[in-house]
Amino acid sequence: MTNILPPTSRSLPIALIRAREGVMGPIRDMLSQTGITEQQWRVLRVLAEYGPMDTKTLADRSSLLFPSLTRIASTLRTKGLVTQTRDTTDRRRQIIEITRTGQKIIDDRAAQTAQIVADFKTRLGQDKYETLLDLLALLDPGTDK
Amino acid sequence: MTNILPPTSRSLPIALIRAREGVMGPIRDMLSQTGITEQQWRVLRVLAEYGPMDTKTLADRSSLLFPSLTRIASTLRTKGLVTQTRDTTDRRRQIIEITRTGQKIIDDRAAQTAQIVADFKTRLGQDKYETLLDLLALLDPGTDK
DNA sequence: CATTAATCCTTAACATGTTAATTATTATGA
DNA sequence: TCATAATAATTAACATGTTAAGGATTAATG
Repeated sequence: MTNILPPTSRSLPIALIRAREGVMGPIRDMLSQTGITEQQWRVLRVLAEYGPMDTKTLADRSSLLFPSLTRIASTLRTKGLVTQTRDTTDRRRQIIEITRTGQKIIDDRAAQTAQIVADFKTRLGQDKYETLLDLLALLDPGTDK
Repeated sequence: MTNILPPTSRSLPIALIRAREGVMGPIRDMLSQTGITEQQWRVLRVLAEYGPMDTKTLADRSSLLFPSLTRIASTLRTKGLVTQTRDTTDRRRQIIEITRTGQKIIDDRAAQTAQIVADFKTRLGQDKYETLLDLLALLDPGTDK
């Protein structure tokens, strides 16, 4: 068997998955106390950072696919963490906005989240941490646009 | 609003997701011709590289959770791409083995896969490519063991 | 040897990933 | 204006991610 494929241990897709596992571990531990999922957290983070926006933009910024976001928005609405209103000028658009309750979840965990990030910076070293983010950005398909 | 959280554009988890999207794009295009999913591909890759093994080991090496692997193995069995037999000495263990049909799928796409990998190496440069893999390995939770 | 603990795997339940089809609304061009 | 195309969002269907519970088998301990 001619083996022209790299060993799975040096496979970029697999390395990305495993790294993600490592990073998400502590974050998932933190989120388990909040009752929301990682993706719901990401949506709230984006809304807290940029303010209200339409679903399409929210999906892009949250790195979620449209159908996923539809379901997640529905869940977050039920939990009272976001509101959803139809755009008045273009009635196709739905505008999502974070509620005070949703904002509180972000605020309450911000310090804890910052600590997790700080730990990773310490673990890799500031230089390598920045290098890693730069290299990952090179693979981001959104960067080409 | 005191914003102690990093902007989502410099968030490590999000950067990992987006990089993964970028890497998986061409691979998914390739896989769409085979009728198997990315995870099924990964399982076949591992089996082709290491030979038959029990489900637990396979899950580890494929970076899949146990319940996911159970379902995927079932699917692959139905497709005739793997076989599953009970270990004779320890009857709790299930041994998974790739079939000739499964091996053919890997072999037929190996050149195409290698080309995709080569393109990414070119895009980043060999040095940065290796650096990236090294940095990602630092985040791999399996490395600590 | 019998009970308990540990291990391997499966199943269940719910959330998300992914692709394709569908609906509602707006934009375009004859 | 009307038919058509394009856009925004939803829904559907199936696969996987994730956590928890359950079943079968083996190991450990008294």
